[in-house]
Amino acid sequence: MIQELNKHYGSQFELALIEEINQVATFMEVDAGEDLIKPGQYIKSMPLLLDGSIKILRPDEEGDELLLYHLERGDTCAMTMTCCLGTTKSEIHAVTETSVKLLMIPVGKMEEWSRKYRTWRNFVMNSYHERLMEMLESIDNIAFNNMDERLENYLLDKVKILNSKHIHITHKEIAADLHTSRVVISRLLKKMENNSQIKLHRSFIEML
Amino acid sequence: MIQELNKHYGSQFELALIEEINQVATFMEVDAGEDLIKPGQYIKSMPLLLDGSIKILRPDEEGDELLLYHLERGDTCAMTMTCCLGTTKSEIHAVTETSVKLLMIPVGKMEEWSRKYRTWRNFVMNSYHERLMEMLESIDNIAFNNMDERLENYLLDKVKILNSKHIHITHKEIAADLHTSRVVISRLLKKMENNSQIKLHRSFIEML
DNA sequence: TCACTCCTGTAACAAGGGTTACATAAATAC
DNA sequence: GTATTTATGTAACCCTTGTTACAGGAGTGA
Repeated sequence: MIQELNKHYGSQFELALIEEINQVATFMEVDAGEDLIKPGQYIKSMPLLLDGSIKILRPDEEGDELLLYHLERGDTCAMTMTCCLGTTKSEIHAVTETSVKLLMIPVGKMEEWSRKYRTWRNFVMNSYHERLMEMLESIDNIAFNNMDERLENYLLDKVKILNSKHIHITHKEIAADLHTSRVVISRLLKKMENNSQIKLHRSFIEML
Repeated sequence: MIQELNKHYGSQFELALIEEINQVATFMEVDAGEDLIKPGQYIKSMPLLLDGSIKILRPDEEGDELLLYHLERGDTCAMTMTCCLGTTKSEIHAVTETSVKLLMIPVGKMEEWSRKYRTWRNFVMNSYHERLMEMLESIDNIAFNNMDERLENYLLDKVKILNSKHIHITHKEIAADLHTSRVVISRLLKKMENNSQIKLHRSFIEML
């Protein structure tokens, strides 16, 4: 675990902090497609993402959802941080997009490390900032783009996360993430195929 | 100034911090409708809002904007905080909604106070958390609500901020904040009037 | 093999919201 | 006063998106 820690955080955390993390953190490995945090759940520890990708979804009143952004290696969940501190319920839904490796930090350490380590304070601040920026991007996408542009961005994002031009996903799943209907997605994907941007197969999409 | 400080922050900041703020902060009073931060601008000091209301807007590529949320007394601008630290350009546009009183804190003090004062750390964390929550609310509104609901929420928000049922605003200004067209707003407002929710006048709206 | 479920394609239609155009009335400038 | 600008009301139209319905193909299980 200490190697993983050094690999992803060694450059930004001082040695003493790395050692403290190593002592108190719990290592976890989770398969793709698992729930990490459900909306309404109370949160008891804070995750540091070592490897893989997590998608953060916002539920509406009817139980449908909207994809907000992805967490990648080296990220942490800003929502979780204050939910931890304030013992409020989670406002979001976190699902593993790939298999992930993560460290769980006990809540109590957060304040202590904020006092002791400048690098930890910077890390927390940067995390908040990055999350705010991703929320802004998300708002841009929803408010300023049509569904065809949103779909295109979505697919490009998938390529980056999965590091492959073959995306194994159904139209229905895409529709759920973009908070629209399956028919709309099928229609737009067909248009992209006619436009030679992609090739459609059963349950997977090939980016060209 | 020290009275204002104590009034709004006395309960959450320790005395020594209040005194430090009093020593280094610059007091400012700004009229309604003024630009505080323009998109792309570099930010050199961090605002603490003592009184009044500030609206935070997100620009699109064409120069149109979308209202994200309001800052009220006791708030600070989370965007600004990290823009200060990271010396990045502002991603947002801040405009005074009413006349405001604010304190400008030199950037350099932020890190120092984060080290020294637990209450300051909590304040900064809470600010980030509140801003994330307001962004979420904003996303809910844009993604899950139709324009008529968004308009209704907008008007209710105005009532709260202005503390009056008489809203002095034109349809064009509302359209700009909601990133839609004047005709759409006029149409929906007329529907609300027929529905006895509001009464329309030239350049102002009466909530019933 | 047969039944069933899941995934995709497509048509037809409805609704929301954006656009253009024009008319009228109130405010302002001269 | 008149001319001009600004705010509003409204009609007609179109495009995007959402909805319903149905068909056929692919996979799965008995």
